[in-house]
Amino acid sequence: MYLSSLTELAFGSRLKALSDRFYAAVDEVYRSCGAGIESRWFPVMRFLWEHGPTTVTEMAEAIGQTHSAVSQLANKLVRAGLLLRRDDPADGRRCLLSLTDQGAKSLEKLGPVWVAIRQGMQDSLGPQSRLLQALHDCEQALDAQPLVGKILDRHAVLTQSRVEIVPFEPRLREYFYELNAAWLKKYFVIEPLDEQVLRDPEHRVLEPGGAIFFAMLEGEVIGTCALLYESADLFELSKMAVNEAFQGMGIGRRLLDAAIAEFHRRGGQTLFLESSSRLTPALHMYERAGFVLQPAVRDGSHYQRADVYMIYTPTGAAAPPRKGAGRKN
Amino acid sequence: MYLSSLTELAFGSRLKALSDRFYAAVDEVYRSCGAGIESRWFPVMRFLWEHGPTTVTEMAEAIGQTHSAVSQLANKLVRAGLLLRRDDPADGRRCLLSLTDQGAKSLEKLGPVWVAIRQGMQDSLGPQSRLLQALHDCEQALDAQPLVGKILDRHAVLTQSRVEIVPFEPRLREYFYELNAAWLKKYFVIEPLDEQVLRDPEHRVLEPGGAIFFAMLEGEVIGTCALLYESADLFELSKMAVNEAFQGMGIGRRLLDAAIAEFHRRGGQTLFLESSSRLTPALHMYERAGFVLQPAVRDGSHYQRADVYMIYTPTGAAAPPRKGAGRKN
DNA sequence: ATTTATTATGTTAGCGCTTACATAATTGAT
DNA sequence: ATCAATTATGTAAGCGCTAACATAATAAAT
Repeated sequence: MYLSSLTELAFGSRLKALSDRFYAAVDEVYRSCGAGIESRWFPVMRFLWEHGPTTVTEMAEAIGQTHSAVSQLANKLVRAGLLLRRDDPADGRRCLLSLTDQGAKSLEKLGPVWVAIRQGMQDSLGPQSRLLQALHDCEQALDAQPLVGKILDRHAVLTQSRVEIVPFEPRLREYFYELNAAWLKKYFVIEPLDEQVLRDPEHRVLEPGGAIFFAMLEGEVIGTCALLYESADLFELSKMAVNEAFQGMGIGRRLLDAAIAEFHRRGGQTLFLESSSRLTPALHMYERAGFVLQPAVRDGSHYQRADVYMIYTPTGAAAPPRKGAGRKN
Repeated sequence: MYLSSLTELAFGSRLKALSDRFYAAVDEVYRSCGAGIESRWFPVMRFLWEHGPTTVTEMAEAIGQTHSAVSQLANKLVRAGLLLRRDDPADGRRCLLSLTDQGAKSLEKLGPVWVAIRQGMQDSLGPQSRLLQALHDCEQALDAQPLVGKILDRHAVLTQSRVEIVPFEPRLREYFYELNAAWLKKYFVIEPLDEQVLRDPEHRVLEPGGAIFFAMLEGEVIGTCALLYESADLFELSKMAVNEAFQGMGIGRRLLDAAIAEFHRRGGQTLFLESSSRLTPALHMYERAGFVLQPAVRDGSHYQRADVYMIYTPTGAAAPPRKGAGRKN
């Protein structure tokens, strides 16, 4: 499912969806047992059952909703004959909610259904009710420290500190490997040529006349990219990688700009890249930077995964279709 | 929070509440960053950003909502200038959604915000994103096997097999202790007198002229209760316990009825009990069975926790207030 | 004792989503 | 080629909830 891939970012949506699934399931169970109540009524009715007459506000606090919600639900339940509303003799503002005999009787019949729900849900909640436990911890964490504050703090740190693009240094060599290995392993496999280039960038990239750049944030290496020398006027853009946690911040674009600048500085005429149609966000970025999609992959492509071939030229003109190109797919 | 105490039964409500908290928090973050978008727009916009133009139905499937929801949201986003709607040239029914330049630009600025959200939420999700992991497992479990079926299966088993009430047997001795220890430890503490009676029911309950009953379901011991001899016509109801998973099924009432029947059989005139005002559901059950709340606790009460004193008499008449009673609290 | 806050509740409008229906375009069967 | 099924979408009504307001009763301050 797509939402899972967004992890923390679409968390609310997933919780909502799961909540709806549970409500719907329990409603169906109630219906097919002829229980005569709905899942959303449960917290109010059960609370009354356990605690006896309760005011609207007390109830709202107990079940974590607004007094409006309780008031409206109470009206509905009164209409259904399950609830009783009467004025509190001690305080004219308050009104006491309580179960009617019919309401109490409905609940009493429900015991086995609840047990069945409990037992039936055990599987879904994981061993030792892991989801329940995690949910509880999460609620506690949010109560203890407001989420908004934490997020804004992180945001302030992230935006105040600037991302810098720096050229290759030997002490950063391992990051060139690690950052690229991460996405290669995630989407494809590390091919032998990858291994050679990534393990020995000095001999494979720099000495032939190429360049490597790193993106740094607060001293942390969060991205890299390489410009490979093919011939005096032909270069290849390759080994672009940004740490997953920092994707979407425009860091890839910064690295790309640095590589293109270096390509110009060295008097290149054509800059090409090979990529995969599965890496859509990256492809869009290349397009926006001026790369033009070619109708067919390059002859003698370096990599198994390559099914996309793009070219950038200083003039901005699209490179002419190559011999034998033009066929679809 | 009350809902936590309902564990599996109010699970949907808690998920919904948590979902709303996350939506609200992220919305506030977006507002204070001047992002110009809302949290609920995120899945649609992000999907378009990653995948390019998409039809309404594709989108609905990807983000797990109805096509109506997508259609309506799309209208809103078009009005906000973030989305573009155009007819699919290949299929007149379809319509392609895509980001406007402004929409794409809004998202690109958001990179750091998303990273901040990710990092800020780490705490709330527990070590190794435990909540996220548990959520994923739960979704999988529900996909694999429909919850309704599981619950109804359990329900069928529970209702077909009858609960039986049986008298004391030595092989059940340990359950008398375990079932009572559970609620004593949960709400109060195990007092010395509890320990003596529960550990040695033969000498402390049966030999003096009392009785003990167990509730059995499918060979499993799920509840117990004791009738204690005080004098020829005075008995005490005590040590009533039902396994938490089977509460609310009327098992307490079955045990109580058995004990009252035995009380009659032995020619008792007065049956009293001591309980705590914290055990509201139990108190209601006693009332429904004919016990009458006394205005003050018994002189020389056996237990620290006792602040409720109730009496049952065969005639059903309320026992007369005792000497010194009648004062409030 | 009078005024001012606070508290408890009901009411209205609105949001996000669903269900149910309507409509149009496309595909498939004969 | 024709007509029925399927598919893609939009729209209306409704549900559950919230926010914002209105109102009445109570508590607190002077």
